[in-house]
Amino acid sequence: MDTEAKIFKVLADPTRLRLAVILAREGETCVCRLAQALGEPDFKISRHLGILRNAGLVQVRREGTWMYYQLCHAGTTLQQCLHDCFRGCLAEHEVAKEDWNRLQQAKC
Amino acid sequence: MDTEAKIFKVLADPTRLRLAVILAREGETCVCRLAQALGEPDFKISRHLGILRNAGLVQVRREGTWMYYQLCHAGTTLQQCLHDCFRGCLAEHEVAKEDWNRLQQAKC
DNA sequence: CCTTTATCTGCGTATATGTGCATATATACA
DNA sequence: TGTATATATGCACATATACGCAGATAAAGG
Repeated sequence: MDTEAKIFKVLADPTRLRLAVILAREGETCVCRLAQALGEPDFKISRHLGILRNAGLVQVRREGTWMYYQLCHAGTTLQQCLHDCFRGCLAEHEVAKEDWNRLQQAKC
Repeated sequence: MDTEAKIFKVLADPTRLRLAVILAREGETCVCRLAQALGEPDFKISRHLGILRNAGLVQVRREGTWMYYQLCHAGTTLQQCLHDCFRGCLAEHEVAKEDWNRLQQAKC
């Protein structure tokens, strides 16, 4: 059960949870837009994305200077459950809505 | 989103995850049977149950010397999602199955 | 080659977490 | 009152985590 606990641990941080919710709704997004959506410094977002990536929850694609992150395809039932959670109940959260609004207005 | 992150944090530990899965399947269970199911010392189980309780995920009822723990009713959509997770994909886990088998043979 | 923009990483610090051991509390029963 | 059983907790230790800042990459364009 260590593997599963580690997945929960990765999500046990508000910043990473907010990133996960955005990525679940928006799909591929670059770091600077994510930073604007959350209203947090780039380096903080980058570090948390690295943690999500290291855990296999997120994957990245380079395009010039930009790095585009997206959720990995849900391989396990647990991951499917969590993805539903991101798109479902967590997206309803007030903070998630604000993040979403800021994301729409964010420009690179 | 801090509240939600805290819930994930509470579940970000293999011992607590195993306890949650058992309680989701078995309902009210006393500490000594949980300890036997997980093959871990009583004081460790008790401490983790305290953390689950403190987070509002679990409630307790005293009956003589015994303390019977059970999952709290899922008040939020997130909690419902997690409960399904415990009973569904997590219960399929090899470790969870072994815990379950040991629980059946556990006597107080 | 130099500068700009986007992203990542090393470092020091403050704080939190899990664990085992010993001990404390609480209830039941002789 | 004394003992046994079931749970809980204080403590010390080792380890992990998030944060901000400064500096390092990396790619694009002049």
